[in-house]
Amino acid sequence: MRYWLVKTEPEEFSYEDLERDKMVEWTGVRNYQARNFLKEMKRGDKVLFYHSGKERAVVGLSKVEKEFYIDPTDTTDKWVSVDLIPVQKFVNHITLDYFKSSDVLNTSYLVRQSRLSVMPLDEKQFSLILESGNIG
DNA sequence: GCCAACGTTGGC
DNA sequence: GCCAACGTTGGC
Repeated sequence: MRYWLVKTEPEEFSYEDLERDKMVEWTGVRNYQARNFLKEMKRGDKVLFYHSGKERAVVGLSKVEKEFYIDPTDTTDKWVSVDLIPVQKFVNHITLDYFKSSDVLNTSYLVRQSRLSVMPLDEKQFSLILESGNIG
């Protein structure tokens, strides 16, 4: 089991939208590093939902329902998508500031590589986030 | 609204 | 293959 974090602008697609829709095809990733991480995702892996922009916080937990396949919005057959389903909404949102203030979390891609939109987390980071989010 | 940190494109 | 110009993301 591996742990991941995906970014989304809530005005475009939020965790609430995922709960409403029950499933999302994670399309539109056009960055090689992010794509390679999408390809490593296995069914059942946990995926944190991060709202970028004004919120800048982890707000929910999802999991991989379907492993990677060719992104249907891509005409070059080069990019991939996965399907995600909702698991649980966070009671406490875990902010970017909290990531920065934590010795465990400030080494994460979220802090160190701010433009990456799909990234792995290690188990220690993941469990701290769940614990702090009060859904552990 | 600005800009740093990228990534991409295209001329040479 | 290099690099200038441009575009995008996302934090501040």
